[in-house]
Order: sequence, then C-alpha cells, then structure tokens
Amino acid sequence: MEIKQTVQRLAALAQENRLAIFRLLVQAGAPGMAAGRIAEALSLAPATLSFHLKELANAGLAQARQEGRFIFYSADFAAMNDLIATLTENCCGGEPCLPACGAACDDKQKCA
Amino acid sequence: MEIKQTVQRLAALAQENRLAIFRLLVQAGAPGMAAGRIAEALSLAPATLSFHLKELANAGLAQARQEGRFIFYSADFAAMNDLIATLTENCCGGEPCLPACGAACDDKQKCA
DNA sequence: TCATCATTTCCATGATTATCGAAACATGGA
DNA sequence: TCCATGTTTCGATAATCATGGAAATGATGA
Repeated sequence: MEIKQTVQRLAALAQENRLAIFRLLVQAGAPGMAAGRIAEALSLAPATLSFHLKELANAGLAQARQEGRFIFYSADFAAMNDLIATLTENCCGGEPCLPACGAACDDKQKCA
Repeated sequence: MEIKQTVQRLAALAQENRLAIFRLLVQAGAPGMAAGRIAEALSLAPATLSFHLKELANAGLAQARQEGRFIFYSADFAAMNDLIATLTENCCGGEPCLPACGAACDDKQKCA
C-alpha cells in the first residue's frame, strides 16, 4: 500500500468520532448501518456525520450502499487488514524479532 | 487501550514525516538512531524533526535515550502491537469472521 | 571555564480540520 | 405531482497542526 494511502487511512481513524463510527461499523458487520442510526447512536449532527463518513469512504475504510431511502454504510475489512499489514510489514526489519513484536507478526515462525 | 490513547497513536502515525520517522526507527531496531541522523535521512529541519519526535514520544510510540552528546530514538514495538490489537479487538464482532478478516486476527482458529 | 556540537524550545505563520445551521438534493409513498 | 423523510452540500467559524528561523539548553572535551 502506498504511503500516502496509509497516511490517509491512519488519519481517517485518528479522530475520536470517526474511530467510534468505524468501530460501530465493524460490529455491525457486512450489512452495516444506516447513516441515521449511526448519527443516533453517537449523537452527531447530520452534517458532521456526513463529513466523517465521507472521510472514511474516501480512505477506503467504509462503503456506502443505498437501500430504499436509507444509505447503509459498512466497514471494509480488507482495507483495515491492508493497513495493518503495512504497519507491520517491516516489523523488526529482517532481524530476529524482539519479543514484543511477536503479537503483530503474521509470520509466527519468524517472530517466535 | 483507551480510546483517547488509540486516537493519539493513530494521529501520531497519520502524518507523512512521522510515519517515515517511525518506519526508520522500526528498521533501526532496538539501538535506534540519533536525532541528527534521522534529520539527515529525511531532510528535515532540526526544529521540525524535534516537533515530530516529541509527538511520537508523547504517543508512546518512540523512546529517547541519551548517549554522549547524541540522543537516540527508538521505536516502541509493544506500543505498536497494542495499537494493532485495539484496532482488531472487535474484529468481526464475535460473529464468524469474513474471509478478509483472517489476516488481521491473532486468533487464527476463530478467523479460519 | 570556555568553545563546540546536538538538540530542543519559542515564536510566528500558513494550512488543514472539525463543527453545525441552513439550504439543497434524492427517494418513496400518497 | 406533492409531501415527508433521509442524507448531503454549502458556507462560516473556531480550533488544531506543521513548519522552520532564531535563540536557548544541555553535554562533552580542551
């Protein structure tokens, strides 16, 4: 993943309301939640919520889907995993991993 | 990890220069790098670098250590892992995981 | 102590971001 | 078509952030 996109995704999550929105979407799973429901759950003004949802969508962390009069938003798990993979990809820089590094490494053998 | 701290750490990484600094420190491993070397590697003004290093240190993602006239900074792998764990902790919200989720889950059995 | 080097703090500036009221834009039902 | 509802865009404002020059701080060796 490009560094610009990584920064964009980190920035998208680095805001209290957006992190809360994203977590809500993660818990909601594939069907997601209608914008209004999210606003209700987090007590956000419609314009404010819309601003943040757009930010998450632009970063590729959320997707919108129209259903009747409602617009459902859902988390993009693949994007989240890409982000995490990018953060950990140079984990320990080829050297034998520090103990603390183990939990984040996909390659358990390398990080044993 | 508290949500405020999670936001702080994400924000610390959500800036191109700071992400570059952090990656450099990750590659440098435990010994870390002197501030001057980092500035040199990334062509940053001393004041600018100092600002960003402070930001990373405040977020708990980097540590400073004095060595002679130099101050060495190193990445805190444990903090990075905490951050990732927080991002993935409600991964798939208890339901069977979506395929895309597997890579991020520590619990491979749950996310098979 | 003094000179020197490495780094940080102070300060001002410009840029970006978050918020929300009001208006506009869909969508679906009567 | 008209109305009601759900969501987004517009516009203004306040707050936060990034940058780097200049001065201050801290550490070392002479």
